[in-house]
Amino acid sequence: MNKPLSQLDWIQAGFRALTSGGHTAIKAEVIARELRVSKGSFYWHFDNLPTFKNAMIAHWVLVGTESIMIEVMERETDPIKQLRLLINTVTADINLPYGGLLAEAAIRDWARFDCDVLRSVKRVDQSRLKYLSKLFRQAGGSASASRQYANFIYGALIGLEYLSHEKLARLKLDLPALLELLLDTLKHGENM
Amino acid sequence: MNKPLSQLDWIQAGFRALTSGGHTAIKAEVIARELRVSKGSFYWHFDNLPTFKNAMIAHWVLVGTESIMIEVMERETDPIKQLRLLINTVTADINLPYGGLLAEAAIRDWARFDCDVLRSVKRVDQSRLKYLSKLFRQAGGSASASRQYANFIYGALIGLEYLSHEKLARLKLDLPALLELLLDTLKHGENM
DNA sequence: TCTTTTCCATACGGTAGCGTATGGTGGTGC
DNA sequence: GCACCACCATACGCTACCGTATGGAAAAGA
Repeated sequence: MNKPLSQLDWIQAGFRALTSGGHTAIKAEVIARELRVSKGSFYWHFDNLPTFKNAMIAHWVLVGTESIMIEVMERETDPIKQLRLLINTVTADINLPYGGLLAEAAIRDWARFDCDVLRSVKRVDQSRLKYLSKLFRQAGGSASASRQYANFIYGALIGLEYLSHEKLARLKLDLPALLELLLDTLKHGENM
Repeated sequence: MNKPLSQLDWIQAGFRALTSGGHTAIKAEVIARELRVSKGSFYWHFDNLPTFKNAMIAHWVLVGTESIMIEVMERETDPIKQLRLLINTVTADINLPYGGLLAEAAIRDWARFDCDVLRSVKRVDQSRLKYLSKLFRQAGGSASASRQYANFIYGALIGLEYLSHEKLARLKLDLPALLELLLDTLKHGENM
């Protein structure tokens, strides 16, 4: 007999289904087949599908939000270096299971049709934008410019992911370039 | 008896379903209910669902791509003014049925799970990026910078839409600001 | 008026997935 | 060795949707 499955095993399988088929692909019987078990197992670990989806989102909020920011803050102190490290880390980890942008895009789309998910995504976005904005502020930007630059960077990050499809190479090039452009503008005292 | 439905009626109803429920909400019986007819009507106008979806995409490519670019080119000749008009038009028409970004986001997500849709979206993206790039080039940018700035603007446009959710006001503010920033950078001779 | 065509309703069989009920099996405490 | 519990299989009824087959009404042609 194989090892018994845990809730986390199901959640990870749920993310595989999400990234490969969208949020409508999160189905008990389908995931059960992928895990080589019957759906009896699913309904033992979770009450129903909504409960399972909530668990997925809660897990993503925990893992996908804090981890990168904390790592960056621990490794660098200078705000500009933090910005560069952040961009590099994000563009490098682009196709990770649920740290990467594959799941990000799927979740973001999921949020358009599920209010609970939308709430969580908003919290995550606000948290990330606040952090980005803080870094620009520490790098010498005004309050409004910092907020705006954070929007540019974060917006371009999300947008380019949707555009790039499979040519992710361009994203790795463009996003750091945008960051340098914004930092230059900051240094030259425009838009303050 | 009411007026008989046309294929276009069905396609428009299809876009309403798409924007409100995602591409998996494009279902014959559901759309038929929304149109107060039976699905017998659907299967008279279209062979099956894939055929119907192809018709939707073909219609979007035709309407959602060419129309804005042509209008902008007709109303302005100066490249910088074209850029400004383009950004303003796009940010203004944001929640139109299938000129706006509501359907754009849904289609872009749809493309992640349907190769045919992906092909069409890529064509549209390339067409738009090429046009944007040409405008930056005419405004004095180098080939590489122009391509990159087009990516910034277009990426931020798509990305901010996904971020802004219902607060679209900020998008209207931020995107023109990014354009001016890029134009300034162009004028100062950086990144050339 | 009679036929043809257009457009839609109704009824059917088939599949996929949800949630439940119930039974089975391997390990664990005692 | 036995009861118990964690974990999973199986079987069932239910709903939503697909695609087809067939019939019917309404308008248009001739």
